[in-house]
Amino acid sequence: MARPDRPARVRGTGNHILDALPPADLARLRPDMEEVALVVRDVVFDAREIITAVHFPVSGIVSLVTPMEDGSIVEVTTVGNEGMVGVPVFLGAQSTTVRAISQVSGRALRLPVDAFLRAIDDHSQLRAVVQRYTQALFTQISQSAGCNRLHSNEERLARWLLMSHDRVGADRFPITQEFLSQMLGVRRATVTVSAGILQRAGFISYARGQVTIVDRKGLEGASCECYRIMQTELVRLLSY
Amino acid sequence: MARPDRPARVRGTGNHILDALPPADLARLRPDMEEVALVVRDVVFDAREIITAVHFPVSGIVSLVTPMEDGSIVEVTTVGNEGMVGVPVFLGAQSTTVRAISQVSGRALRLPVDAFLRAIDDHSQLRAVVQRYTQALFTQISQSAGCNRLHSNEERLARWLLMSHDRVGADRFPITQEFLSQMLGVRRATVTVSAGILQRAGFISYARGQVTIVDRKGLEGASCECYRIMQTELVRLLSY
DNA sequence: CTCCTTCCGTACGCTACCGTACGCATTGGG
DNA sequence: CCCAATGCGTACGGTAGCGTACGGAAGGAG
Repeated sequence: MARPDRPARVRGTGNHILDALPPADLARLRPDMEEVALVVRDVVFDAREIITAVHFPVSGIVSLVTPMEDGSIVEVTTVGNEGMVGVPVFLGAQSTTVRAISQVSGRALRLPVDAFLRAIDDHSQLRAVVQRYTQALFTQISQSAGCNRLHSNEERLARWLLMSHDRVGADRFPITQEFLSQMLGVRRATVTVSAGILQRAGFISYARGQVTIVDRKGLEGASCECYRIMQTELVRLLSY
Repeated sequence: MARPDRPARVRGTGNHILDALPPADLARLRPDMEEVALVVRDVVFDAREIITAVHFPVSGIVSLVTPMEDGSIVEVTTVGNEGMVGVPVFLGAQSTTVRAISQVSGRALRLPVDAFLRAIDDHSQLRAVVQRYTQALFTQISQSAGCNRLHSNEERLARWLLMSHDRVGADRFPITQEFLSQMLGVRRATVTVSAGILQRAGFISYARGQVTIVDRKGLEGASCECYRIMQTELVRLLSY
């Protein structure tokens, strides 16, 4: 299972959803969009908070997490430049129960909700693509739900690293074990142990908040099937 | 957190989505719909299989589960007469990675995919309601993903019983511990232990595949917050 | 250069749940 | 009426990950 090719950006925004639009449609959206920076730990929207804009990442990673009453959180899926942050708006909701938090710093195109909803009405192509991305998100979250229950910490860590690798498009990216532990819903110390195993196996190297993917194939072998399933379904649904 | 009132059916099908439609819209759908029985263990649709019809349950429970390569499964959410089985079709997909399996026998109205898609195009009200149900499903699955990771077997069992209680509309319903163990992603013996605790606490009684909800309030106290969150969000989104 | 913060490695007792297995009670079919 | 199948209770050793804690190394700020 190879990671999706990352074609040279001959044109476009860098976000796969936007770049799937006819150039004329995209041009009409442009005036309403603003490019913003998403700095690590930024909360794009919080649970039960009115969502004012949707975001199309062009770089970096945003995590969708379920916050619990005791303050703990668990990631349900990640969004990179393949997707969109704010799908609940597409489904007619003003808020949701999940939090969207920037996990790896990057940039995104911000589109206010009213402009987005108008665009959805006007551009059938955009509607179709977002619809299929929504379905991909469904797959990812459903698979996560099972994965969280059945698979070991080490497998899930490998999966997380692979998904992030796909989305950041670089072999080295910043992520602390403390953050990772929150995403995976385990102790920080457990991440240290699992990451140590992957590191000693020669798949990754870890140092002071920077992880480097050394042997991607090896990492794929260490991951559970869930990575492959999510990735395959994403490519299948978004092969515009 | 009271369970939603179950108003006497003065009219309608018994399925909340269909009954939220203007009578004229529903009347036009009727010729295309067929009432079918869903017997326990029936697979309504399987992972990676073309979905040929959507189903609107009027009684019984359908579970959406994520099947893993080793044959194990985990429930990601349940669907009763508040919802619809086949949301991926609404999102433009022909298949998905989850399996829909009947968990408590009942009846459903079956609508072929092409008729459903036509209806979605023609009836904006149906589109709006299904859209919001889709959002509710999102909430449920996301919450499940976190719950599966963070909460104890006993809490999750209580949550499952409460959700099912809401959907079957009866204090007593059939469910074996073997099935429950698959839904919760644990051993059958673990279910026995947890169910035993709930039983000795006087919240439920269990005998040969029949569970009886004895003390609903007590069960709510034994459940994690996830039941309340899912239920609140469902009511909020579907309070037509 | 020093101090303080961040980040990571490790350790230890503990708990929940696992895999497996056995036995018993109830139920339905021949 | 008997037997097989189904469903549940229980037991026991094993283990993954927990809560907590301590220490050390790297880096940034003054």
